[in-house]
Amino acid sequence: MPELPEVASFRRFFDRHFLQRRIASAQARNPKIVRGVSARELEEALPGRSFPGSRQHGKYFFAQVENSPWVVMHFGMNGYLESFENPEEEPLYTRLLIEFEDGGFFAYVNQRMLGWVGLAADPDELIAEKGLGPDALSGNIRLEEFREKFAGRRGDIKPALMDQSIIAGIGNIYSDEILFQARIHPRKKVHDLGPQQIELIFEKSKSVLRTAVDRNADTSAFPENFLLRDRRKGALCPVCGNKLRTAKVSGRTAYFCPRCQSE
DNA sequence: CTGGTAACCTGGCCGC
DNA sequence: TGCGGCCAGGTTACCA
Repeated sequence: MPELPEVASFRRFFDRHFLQRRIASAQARNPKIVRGVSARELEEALPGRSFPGSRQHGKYFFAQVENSPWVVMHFGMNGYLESFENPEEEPLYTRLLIEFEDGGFFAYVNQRMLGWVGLAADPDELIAEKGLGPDALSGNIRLEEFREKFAGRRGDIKPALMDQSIIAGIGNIYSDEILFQARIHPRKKVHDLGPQQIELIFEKSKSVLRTAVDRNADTSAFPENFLLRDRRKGALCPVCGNKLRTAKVSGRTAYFCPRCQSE
């Protein structure tokens, strides 16, 4: 689930529920979820402090901590955040549990353990270390830069869109929507794209993600002409009614409309 | 350098 | 009902 729009909704959720509440304790329910620092280090960095703010960069989320490094979270394939009031409500697969002095709880939940949490003195430093490109919605990306990053690429357009070092935040799902809205086949070679097509992809990247963020990543609230409203085997194209098809593109399953996105 | 692949984990689902 | 095999929205080490 967690690509840029989902992480944006997690951030919204985090800000609404957890800002300014004093932390009583933190516990890594599964220490393996903690990366870069020891579980103990993370647990000891939080008690007595609160979260004054938060940040997002692509698929990464940062929770600011008073007088302490930020808590970094990556959600992997299926992580999410939860808020609850009673211990018995703790979600299955809670990996990081935080209790506040008011008695409420924060949970970072991640069934498959593909995500991780850690500490970062400076989010920008971590972003640089990971080699992430500009956040897809930050407004910092320029068309020229986008073009340059694509120039000289040999492969298909879909994995290029998902390359976090070019633009951060687009994954398998939203790359399908962007290419569908741009009417471009996922296997189209980057070097076969004309300047207008590159520009179209650039614009659609922003508009698709903006729309998804505005609707809180709730696919049922997406516009009628969005593929993501019904992205599954056997579904029909929301524009022309053709049956959607799938293709393996660099190891991932791409959904597309063979008529709207001819090869 | 580039791009493709397998591995990391833990389930859910489908078909036999 | 049971079980094997495949698939899942991410990242990354490794190989060609």
